[in-house]
This record gives sequence, structure tokens and C-alpha cells, in this order.
Amino acid sequence: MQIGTAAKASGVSAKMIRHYEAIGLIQSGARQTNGYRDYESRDVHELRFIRSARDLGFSLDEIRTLLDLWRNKGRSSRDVHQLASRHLSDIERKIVELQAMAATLRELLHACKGDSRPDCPILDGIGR
Amino acid sequence: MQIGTAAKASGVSAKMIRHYEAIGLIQSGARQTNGYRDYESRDVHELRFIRSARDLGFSLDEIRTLLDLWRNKGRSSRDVHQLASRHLSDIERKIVELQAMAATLRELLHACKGDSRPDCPILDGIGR
DNA sequence: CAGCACCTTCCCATAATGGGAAGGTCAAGG
DNA sequence: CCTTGACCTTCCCATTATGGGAAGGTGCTG
Repeated sequence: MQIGTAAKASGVSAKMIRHYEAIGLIQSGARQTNGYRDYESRDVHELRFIRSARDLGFSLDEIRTLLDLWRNKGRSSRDVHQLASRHLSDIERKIVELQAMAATLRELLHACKGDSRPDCPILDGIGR
Repeated sequence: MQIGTAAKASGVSAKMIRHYEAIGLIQSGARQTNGYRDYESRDVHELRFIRSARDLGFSLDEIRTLLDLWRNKGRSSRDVHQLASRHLSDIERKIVELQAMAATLRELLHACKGDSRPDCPILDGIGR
């Protein structure tokens, strides 16, 4: 399987597959005689794992650890749980931050008429 | 006022003040005779504006526009309202995305015992 | 005069992704 | 047989916002 096929099958762009290989997230695998990268369904499976983890917001560094745990049949699920739990906390913290921003913005937007005149509580609010 | 003082007064690091100047977000202002940048309270006011806008999640590009509107006494508040409104939508979209991630993670975490054994619904869920 | 706390510019790094150039490979069709 | 098109390769550059750190100048204070 060439990289384009693996890309379509996994949802990871060819560009990113090469990148993941360059940073050692995935192994530099076999090459066809012409030098093209050669993939098997096992590789696609791994790429889909990475893709899903990205979709859950894990960083590539966290995914590196997750992949190690995934491959290691003697892991403790505790380690996975810990990593995911910390990640969830990060996300929850970000949500709270964004919600605070949103609340302030909504207040400012509510106070601003949004017409052709220059008076603007939004700018006043930011510049206060 | 030297850059360090302006930095403390505005909450924007000296590093960032120089950067904002380099990208044209703020004017390259006066220099003292020794070549040091010289700031006045007006500049600090502008920096605080930038700082607040950053705290509300506006990008430097959006802030560039906001600053133009702020300085332009003939602006329409409609323009500000529109920009802020779009930004709020972006934030709300991000919140929804993060909440979806958080929900999935919570489910997975809930299903995972997190003990010393290798069985792990989290890894299974990501790799499914 | 030494030392310290500033300041200057310049280069590099971060995280994840993509654009695009220059060039090799290979199959299908005129 | 050669062209065309769709792949592939590597390499360099850009993005966003922020900071670290080097090498060197300035200026007050002990």
C-alpha cells in the first residue's frame, strides 16, 4: 500500500504520515523497490489510532506515550487512566477560560448598539 | 519611561512590546538619547488595550483592526460589533468542540478501571 | 573601578499542519 | 516509442504568539 492509500484509509494526510515518521512517532518502515514507502493494514490501524487521539485533543507527545502503552501488553491501565485524566483536566480548564471570555464578550456585545455611530462599549470595555 | 516600566505598567512583556513594534501593531516611537525606547502613558494605555484584547482571545490580526477602530473616532460601532461577534462565534465553536472531547474522555475514563492490569477501554476506544 | 540592572539587536525554539518546488516512477494511450 | 498524468520522493518555508538566550552597550551606586 502506498502512502496515499494509507492516508485515505487512516484519515491522516500523507504529509503528516511523513512528519510522524520524521519525529519518530511511527517507525520508518519498509520501502518498495522504487523507494516509495510501503504500508500494511497494521500501519493504517496505528495511524487511525493517532488520528483518533488527535481528535480527542491529545498532543503528539502524549500520543507518543499512548502508543507505547498501546503496544505494551504488560501496561497498567492506571498509566493510561492517569494520562487521559490529566488531559481531561486540561480541556476542562480551557473550557472554563473560553467560557469566561465568551461571557465577557456577550456582555460587551449586548451593550454595543452596532450601528453607524462611533460610541462603542466594546472598545470602551477593552480599553478601560 | 523605559520599556521595562511600560511592561510592568501594561502587563505586556518587554519582549512582546518589541515584537508588537516589529510587526507594526504599535508605532516605532521615540528613543532616548542612548537609543533606549521611550514610552508615555498614552503608549501604556494602548498596550493595556492590546493586553485586554488578548485576554479576550482576539488574535493579533484582529487586534490590529480593533486598534484602528479604537483610534478612528469616525468609526461605526457596527464594525466593532461584527468583529467581536464573529470572534464570539469562534469561541463558542471551540467550546463545543472541547465539550465533545471532554464528554468522550469522561466516558472512556469511566469505563477504565485504572488499576495495575492491562485491560484498558481507553486504548480500546481510541484504537477502535 | 566593579558590579548590577537595565537596555539593544539577532537568532532559535515551540506545536501541528500545510504549501509548493524540483525531480523520480510508472501505467495507459496515441 | 514517447507523452501525459497521477503518483511518489526530499527539502525549504510559512503559520501563531511567546519566550530563551547570547553578545554587547548604558548608567547608577558603592
